[in-house]
Amino acid sequence: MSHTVGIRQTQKLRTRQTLLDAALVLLEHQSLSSLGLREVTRAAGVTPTAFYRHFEDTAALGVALVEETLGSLHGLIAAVLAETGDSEERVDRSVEVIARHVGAQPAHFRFIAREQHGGVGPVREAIAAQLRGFAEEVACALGQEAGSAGWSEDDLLMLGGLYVDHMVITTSTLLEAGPAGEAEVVRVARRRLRLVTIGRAHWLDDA
Amino acid sequence: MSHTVGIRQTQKLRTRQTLLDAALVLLEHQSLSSLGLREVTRAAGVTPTAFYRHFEDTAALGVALVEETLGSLHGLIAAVLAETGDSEERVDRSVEVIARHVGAQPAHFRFIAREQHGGVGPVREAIAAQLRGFAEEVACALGQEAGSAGWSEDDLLMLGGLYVDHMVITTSTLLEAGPAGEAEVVRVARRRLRLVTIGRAHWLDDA
DNA sequence: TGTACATCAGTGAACGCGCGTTCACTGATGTAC
DNA sequence: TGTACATCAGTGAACGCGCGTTCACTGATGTAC
Repeated sequence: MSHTVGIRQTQKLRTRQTLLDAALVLLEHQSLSSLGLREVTRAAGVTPTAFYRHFEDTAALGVALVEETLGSLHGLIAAVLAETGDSEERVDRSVEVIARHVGAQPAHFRFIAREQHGGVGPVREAIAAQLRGFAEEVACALGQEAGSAGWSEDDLLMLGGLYVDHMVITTSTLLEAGPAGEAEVVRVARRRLRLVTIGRAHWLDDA
Repeated sequence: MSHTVGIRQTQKLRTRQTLLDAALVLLEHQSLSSLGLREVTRAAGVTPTAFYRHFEDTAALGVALVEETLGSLHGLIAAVLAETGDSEERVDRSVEVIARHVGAQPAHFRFIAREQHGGVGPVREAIAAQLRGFAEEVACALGQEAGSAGWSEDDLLMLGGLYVDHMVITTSTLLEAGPAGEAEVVRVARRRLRLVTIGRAHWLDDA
């Protein structure tokens, strides 16, 4: 009667997570479209057939990885937007949070950068949908700031998209730079964002 | 004695180009790391072993495709930079040239967008090197404009990189949007670039 | 110009290998009474 | 609580298939005299 989690379901979820983790490690040096089902199960320590109990194919596993990765960043960015009001502070804090998060989960973000325009349709679409959601959320947060008075919804969405696209560029640049080049990448990213912020401040005057 | 091209070499180059063209078609719906050597030769109408007369492996073919694609765009952008002086006009003309070029050679640019962060190291590096060259060239052209008086070399390079990264984003967005969404993508890209241009105009005042 | 030899782009058969997927199975977990 | 049956996550053998690479080859092109 008691509807606790159930040993069976717990174990199943554990295996599922093992498959996701194993895949992520393998995806650091290859793209999803060349990732083999047997390769994943071998690394995870289960038989190839066990894979089908969790995912239809490797594309479905990829979609699950997208949700795992961007779902967590979503929460962090939303927190920054909620905590900060001033736009200059937001920029600095956002870049900082992203840099730390990417540094903590590099494999996840290498995967996103790699598959954003990769060869697997469903994964591309899942990433695009998540990023679109980000842009809308950022646009909404920007709209509540004093500096955005007089901005059309369309312009806010353009600006939100600009910030999000830069977030993605920054993450993949961070990964390519490695730990040694991190400081330099963050420095350039900050200056780029400041230029955007300045453009934003004069948008209505000059437009 | 006469050192004309030679029938043999002409034919060899023709076969090489056939392989490149066939690969490009196949790469519209998959990424390089999952592209098979046999798949390419089958599409090109030669035997699998003939492949080795031209490329060591599919990664080498990918590097050749990078050069083919970005070499041609390089020339076009350089021409725009040379012909135009005013920054507002440059932005519009550049976006226009890129949109037309991507529209004319969509497969080439889909390939670049896909492999920029893809699973094949040598190809990633070749793309990165080409884009770095672009950024430097753009920075150099910007430095010669009146509006760039007082800008440090470092800031110019930051700005050049910003423009180039936006070029890449725009091309891949154009491809995902398809012909129907092209006008909307170009519209948003123009506004994004205008925001950057406005930021640029006030960079020294506000910094 | 003609001849005899060298080069080498492309051929076709053969190889061993790992792949994705199927199937009937096992045995621990869950459920009904 | 105990028993009898149902569920189902993971197993292990088997399959047909296309892959990358090797090798000796052919015959048109190039070269030397």
